[in-house]
Amino acid sequence: MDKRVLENLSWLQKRLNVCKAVANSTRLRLLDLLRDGEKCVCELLPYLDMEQSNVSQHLNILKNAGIVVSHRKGQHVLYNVRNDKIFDVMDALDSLLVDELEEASELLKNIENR
Amino acid sequence: MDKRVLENLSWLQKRLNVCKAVANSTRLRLLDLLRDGEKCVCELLPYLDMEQSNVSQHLNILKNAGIVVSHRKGQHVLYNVRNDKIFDVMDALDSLLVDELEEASELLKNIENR
DNA sequence: TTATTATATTAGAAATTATTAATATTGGTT
DNA sequence: AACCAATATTAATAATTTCTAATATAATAA
Repeated sequence: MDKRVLENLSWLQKRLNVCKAVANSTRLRLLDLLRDGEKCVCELLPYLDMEQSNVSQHLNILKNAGIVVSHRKGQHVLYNVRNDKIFDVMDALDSLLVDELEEASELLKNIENR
Repeated sequence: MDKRVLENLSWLQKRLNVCKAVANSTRLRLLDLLRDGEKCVCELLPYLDMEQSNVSQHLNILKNAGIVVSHRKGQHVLYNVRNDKIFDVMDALDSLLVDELEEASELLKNIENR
């Protein structure tokens, strides 16, 4: 294995870290909730219908992946995305999914018109 | 839970399906290999250092997620991405990772110049 | 028709990830 | 200091995903 392959492997690893961090419904939801900026854990909790400790663990996974950052403000801890480009990733994904939907409805239309 | 929440839930589910499909190093690698177009399984195998049956399973996961399509040509089966926009997702991800790298090197520079 | 190459399927074991429940920490209040 | 609210940590269990090994199928060649 030459140098370039190894470099690519570690780049792959970086991509993988983000993909894995994001491949969970709670964490996707958390990112959506952070779209309109910084929120403390107690603001996120009501949307999530799960144990606080579990949410805390999911936030930690996003943090370890470098996707979110946090800072304490009094007794609250505020979370935010580190770089808004994570939303560009989501938007690109959504654009793909919209295409799929459109293909599906196109297909349906053709069946109806037979 | 009102209608819009449910709609959003299922959209979330769609996003999640793609994210999960992509959250694996072998499958990320497969997508990279398909960047320059259609390839048969036997062309993919040499890059992957794993059992053929395992690769087949990973391809199937990508297929079920609607990310790739396949068709048979003689005794070979050719795979390709269904929609190139999956590469836009990867590119957006890479752009985020480049930012991270730049931040890191900026930080390093500041430490050196103390 | 038998053999061969390419690919897929299946079931079970191994590994990873998610959830729960209990407890710890941190900062603000009384 | 004692207490309370917000958040984090930990260990155990549960659930999901991945891999392996064996076998199946499909197309072609002999």
